[in-house]
Amino acid sequence: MSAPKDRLRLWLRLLKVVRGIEHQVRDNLRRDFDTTLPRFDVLSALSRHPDGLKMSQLSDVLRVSNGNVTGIADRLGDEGLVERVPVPGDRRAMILRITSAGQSEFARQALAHESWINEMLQDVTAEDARAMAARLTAFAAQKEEKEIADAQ
Amino acid sequence: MSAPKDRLRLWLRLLKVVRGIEHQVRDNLRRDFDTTLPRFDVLSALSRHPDGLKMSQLSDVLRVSNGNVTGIADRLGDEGLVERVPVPGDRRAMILRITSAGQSEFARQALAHESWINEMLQDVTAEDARAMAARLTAFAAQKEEKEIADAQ
DNA sequence: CGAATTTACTTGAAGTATAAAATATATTCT
DNA sequence: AGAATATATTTTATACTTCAAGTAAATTCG
Repeated sequence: MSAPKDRLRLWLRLLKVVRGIEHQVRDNLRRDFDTTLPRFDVLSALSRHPDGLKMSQLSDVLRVSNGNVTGIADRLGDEGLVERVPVPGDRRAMILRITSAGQSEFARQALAHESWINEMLQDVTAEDARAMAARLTAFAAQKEEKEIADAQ
Repeated sequence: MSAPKDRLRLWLRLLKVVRGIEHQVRDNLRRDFDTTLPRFDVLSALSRHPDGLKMSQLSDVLRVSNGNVTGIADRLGDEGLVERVPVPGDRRAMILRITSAGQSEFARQALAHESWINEMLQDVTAEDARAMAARLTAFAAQKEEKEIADAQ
């Protein structure tokens, strides 16, 4: 069997497994917290940056479009989970910051999320998990090196 | 480090890598074929079933909702890449079938797709690819066993 | 046979996604 | 300072996604 076919097969497997888990996470988020994965992702990113992120930084981090972030921030804002803060010295920009209500809501969600993942991956031993994560990290690092090289 | 944290870390890595590749595939499909991943997925499924699939079978295979398939089939149909065929003996059902135009269009797309994946995964050796794919297959198989057990 | 239920698909509403255009503000350069 | 350019965000148009409701047809069962 040729290497290209082996790589394609790996990719299709990866996609299938990841989509399956993702699907389950979406269902659980809806069922237990009446929320969605994109909203969870935004709260997750903001909780790691308590001073907030500019809209454009957030769309960079999440790798989604600017317009997309606008809509999600609007709805999370309506629910008081995030707030827009003007940037002193730049009236174009807005910083999106998680509120304390958002933090406590996200804390609950993150705890449940970790346990869902732990259950779904319970047949992966801690050692295997570390090994695979390391391999993926190496892969991602190689990719970034290439991107930097391409940009020059 | 605890096993749950290791598993969470693995999941976040997996998600990041898969999303990155998926993103690239979407961009390439748009740039080179003016199409989208869901449309590609539909053509792919139909090309593996030349006699066609009922709408409900297709949404099962792709694991998306019924309503979703309706819209994609409509648009692919407008472009002559697929066609709806009535099912003799069941006037509720419709079979969606790839047309010959659809087949030749998909052949071009699939060829490009395979080479994109091969390039993106070029640092994964054929042996590694086979090993990881086998591990993922085992994991998916375990999951299915559980689902069957749960259903009983 | 006929009513109730199930099945197959479409439609509609709300959210999410992109790219591209529009708006507003900053920065750069002469 | 003023014009051109760049940056930050929102808006718009289109597509994809789900769930829930609706329509039509088939099946089950009294």
